[in-house]
Order: sequence, then structure tokens, then C-alpha cells
Amino acid sequence: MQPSNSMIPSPMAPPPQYRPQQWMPQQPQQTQYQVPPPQQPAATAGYYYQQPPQAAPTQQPQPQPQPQPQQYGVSPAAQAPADDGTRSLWIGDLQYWMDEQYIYSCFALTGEVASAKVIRNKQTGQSEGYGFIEFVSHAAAERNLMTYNGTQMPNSEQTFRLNWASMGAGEKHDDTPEYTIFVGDLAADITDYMLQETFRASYSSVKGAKVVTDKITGRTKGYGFVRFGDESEQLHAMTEMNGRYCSTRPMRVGPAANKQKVGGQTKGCQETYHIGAWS
DNA sequence: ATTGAGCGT
Repeated sequence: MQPSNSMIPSPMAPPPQYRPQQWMPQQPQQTQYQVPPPQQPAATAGYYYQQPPQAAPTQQPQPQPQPQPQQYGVSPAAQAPADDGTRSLWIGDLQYWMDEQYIYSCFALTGEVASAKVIRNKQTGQSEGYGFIEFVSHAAAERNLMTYNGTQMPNSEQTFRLNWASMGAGEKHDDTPEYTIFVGDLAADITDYMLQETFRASYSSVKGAKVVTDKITGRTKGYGFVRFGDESEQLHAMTEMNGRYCSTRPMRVGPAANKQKVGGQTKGCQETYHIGAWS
């Protein structure tokens, strides 16, 4: 569903430097931007990959039969984000013009990115708004996560939203209940990670946090959610953290009008109003 | 200003 009959100018037009059609193949087969292997065998760790040519013409990267990197599923019990062996980061809040090469170029300066991939709709070929970045090592991935998360994306007004890739199976076991709180009055610079760490400093059962952003502009809406594994910590946080500062502003903390995951627990489901009317 | 919805071949 799209507001097709409106003549709104695109709020964030792709900058002229990045015109996806220039290098995007017509057929959405090749979805992964694979790094060409370095000329000389990597003698030591920390070698540099060559940055792809700036204005790659209509030439598309040729897939090379490379040995698949070994990645095994993480333990289901391990909910910790930094499980060793994981070299992939999840990246969200992508705009449609942000393709593999763009994402790759964002991290190429570190010389530690191995590949970048944007998830696309199989039929339409359009970006689903997220992707994956594989790095040369877990440490490299962690370094880039810490360095870039929340910072400005090149040629964009928005900031990087990065997280550990969950690697498909394993992490979707929902027999562990979650207790979520609402956090409002967030400053504009607060990322998921900052919000999470702000609460984790006092509550060890914090599972994660998410700052809600506008899908179109990528800008924060000034509120978010923090998930707890322990109900008493959730309750404590609601009173103790209310008014506490995160970054430059005091937070407003309250109960989340949540759609809880199916788990047999209390279903406090309320009517969900479609937020489509910003008048 | 204020109650989302993100994990692939």
C-alpha cells in the first residue's frame, strides 16, 4: 500500500553521487557484493582490501567460486549479542538507494569488511530496508559495530543502525518471557545501544533496546523500548529510571502498550491505532 | 512530539 496519488517530493532524494541504476543489474540475481580477493595472499592478519573503483561503470562484480566461510549457528541459549564466531552484522534503516556497493564503501576504509548484502524482495527487487555485512573476523565486526553504530551515514542525514546478525535459527526461541517498558523524551542522538547500556548499567536482565525511527527519514521519533528478562527489574526500572538522564535529556519511563510475543503470558493487547495521520 | 516490529542465501 502506498500513497500513490500524492505528489510529494521524495523527502530524501539519493545524492547524485549514488545513482543505483548505474551499477545495479537489471535482474536482481546478484545480491551480494563480494570483495575481490587481494592480489597477494594475505600473509598476516590485518591486511588491506583494495577499495573498489569509485565509479564502477556498468561492470558488475563477478562472483568467484570461493570456499564458503564457515559459520555455524550460535547456541540458542546464548542471547548475548557478542557470541564468538559471529562475523556478520545486521544493518537496518536502509533507504532504497543504499545498495551493496554503498554499504561496502561505508566500511571499506577499515579494510575489514568482507562482503555486504542488501535483502531484496524477490519479485520486485526492491530493498527490504536491511542487510548484512560480513567482516573478516569477529573482532573486526565488533570494532565496526562500536565505531559506526549511531554515527552519520555518508551522504545521508541518518545514522547507522547496526547490530549483531542473529544468523537465522537459534535465537527465535521465545519461551523466555520479556518485559518491556516504554521510554520517551529521548534525545536525538540516542541509539539502541546507548539506551540499552543506560539501563543495563543498573539492571542486568536487560535484553535489548530499540529506538523507534521514522521509516522514511530514518530520524528518531524520540521514544523507544527496553526489554527486560526479569519482571521485577522492569518494575524497578519504571520508577527508578524515570527522569534519569540519557545523553542530554531526562527520560520518561512508563509501561509499554505492548504487543507481547506469543508465549502464553498475560496478553495485555490493546487496540492498536494505525499511525498514519500526522496532521 | 511520544507506544515499534529488524535477521538472509
